[in-house]
Amino acid sequence: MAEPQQARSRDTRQRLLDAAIDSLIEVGYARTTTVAVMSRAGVSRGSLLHQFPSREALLLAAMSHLVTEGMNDLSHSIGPEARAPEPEHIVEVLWQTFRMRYFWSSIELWVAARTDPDLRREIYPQARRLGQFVDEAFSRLFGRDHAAPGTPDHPGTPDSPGPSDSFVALRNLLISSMRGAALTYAFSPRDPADEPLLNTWAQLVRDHLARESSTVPA
Amino acid sequence: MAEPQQARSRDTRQRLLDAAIDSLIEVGYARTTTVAVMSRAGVSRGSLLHQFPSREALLLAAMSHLVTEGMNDLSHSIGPEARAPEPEHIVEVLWQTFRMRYFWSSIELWVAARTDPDLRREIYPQARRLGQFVDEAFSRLFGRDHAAPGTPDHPGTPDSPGPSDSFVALRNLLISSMRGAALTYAFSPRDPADEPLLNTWAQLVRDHLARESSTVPA
DNA sequence: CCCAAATTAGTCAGCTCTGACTATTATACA
DNA sequence: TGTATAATAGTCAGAGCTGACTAATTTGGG
Repeated sequence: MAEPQQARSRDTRQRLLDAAIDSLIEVGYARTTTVAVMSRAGVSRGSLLHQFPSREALLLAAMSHLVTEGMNDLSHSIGPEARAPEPEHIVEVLWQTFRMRYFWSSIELWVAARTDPDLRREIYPQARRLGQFVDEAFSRLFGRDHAAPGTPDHPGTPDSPGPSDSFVALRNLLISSMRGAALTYAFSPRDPADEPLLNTWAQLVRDHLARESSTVPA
Repeated sequence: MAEPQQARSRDTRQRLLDAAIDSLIEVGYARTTTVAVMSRAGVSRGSLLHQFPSREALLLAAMSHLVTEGMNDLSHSIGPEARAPEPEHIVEVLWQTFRMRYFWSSIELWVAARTDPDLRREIYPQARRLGQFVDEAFSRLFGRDHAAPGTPDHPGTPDSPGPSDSFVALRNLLISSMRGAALTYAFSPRDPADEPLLNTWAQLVRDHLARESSTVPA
C-alpha cells in the first residue's frame, strides 16, 4: 500500500505488475508463475520476492494495478465531459472496454478467485471499485440530464435523487450482456467488432431515450 | 468416441468424468489434477491413464459429458411440451440453468481454453452444440407460436421461416446477460435467487410479447 | 566521504504433477 | 475350461514451481 520512495524500486514494481498482467492475458492464471513474470520483466528472482513476498501478493497487486489502469483507459475513451447521448457511440465505447487489455486478465483473476478464498476477499472490493467507476462512466456517457436529475450516481436523497430505476436497469443489462458476450470470445473465432448483439444494445439505448423523453418531457 | 462395451469400464469412465467435473467446480481447472480426480473417483492411477491417456483427454471428455448433462437438466426443467409464455416462468427456468452444476465447470474450461489451443479446438464445437440446444429450449419455453412461425429454430427457408429477428435478439440478450450476471457470483456474496436483473429480464420478455401481439395480431 | 539500510541477484531444497512402465486381475470367446 | 485381450493397480523418473537462503550492489543520511 505504502508508496515506495525509491525510484528504482518503483520502476521494478511497475515492470513486474505489467509483466504479470501481460502474462495473465497471454498464458492465463495457472501459468503465470513467478519465474514467468520475473523473466518477462527482466528482473531477478530476489527482486521479485523482495517486492512481492509471494506469488499471491504479486497477483493481488496486479489486480489493483489492473483496476487503476482500466479506469484510466475508460476515462480516456469517454473524454472529460458529458456528451450528448448517441446510442451507437455509447454502445461502441462501452463495448470497447470489454475488448481491452484488462478484460481477460480480470476474468482470469475472477475465475481463480472463485476457488481461492484469499484471492476472493481481495478481489471483491476491487471489483466494486471498478464497478462503481463504470457506473459513473456510464452516466457520463449519457450526460447528466439523462443519467440522473440530481448528482450523477450518488445514492440519491429526496432532494437529489439518483438515476432512475429504468436507467439503472438499462445500465446493468448492458454491462452484464456485454460481459457475457465478451466471454464467448475465449474460444470463438469471430471478430468482436462484428458482435451480433451490437444492434440489439443500441436499440435498447434508443428505446430508453425515446421512452424517457416521452414520459418526462420536462 | 466409441462406447466401450465392458460394463466395468463404463462405470469407471463415468466415475472419473463425474469426479473431474466435481473437481472443476470445487477447486477449479488448475487444481483438477489427475491425482485429485483419481482419488476422488476411487480409481487407481493406471485405470485413469488407461481410460484417458492424458489429463487433457480426461478434461476434453469431461467437457462433452458436461454438455450432455447440461442438456438433460435443461430438458428436464422445461418439461416435455411447449408451454404458454409466462415471462416470470421463462426467466426463472433460464436463470436456473446458469446456477446449476455445469455452469462453473463450463466457465473453468472456457477460460482455460482461451490460452490452450488444443482445448479450444475441442471446446468450440461442444459449446456450439450446447448453444443450439439452449436456443431450441428457449424456443420451446416460448411455445411454437411465439418462437417461430415455422419449425422451431431450424435455419428457416422461405417456406418455413426461422425465429423472427426480434425473437433472436431477445434470446441472445437474455442469455448473454445471464451469463455475465452469473459470472459475478464467482466472488459476490449475494444470493443468485435475489439477482437484481431478474425483474429487468422479465420485463424484456413482457415487452417482447406485447409488441409481438400488437404488430402481428394474425 | 562513509555507513547502515534498502534493494537486487542467484542458488537450492522440498514439493507436486505428469506420463511411462511393469504387474496383476477380470472379461470375452472359442 | 483355457487363453488372448482388456482393464485395473502401483511405482518411478523427470520436470517445473515456490519460497527460503546467502551474497552483492545501490541508495540516502550523517
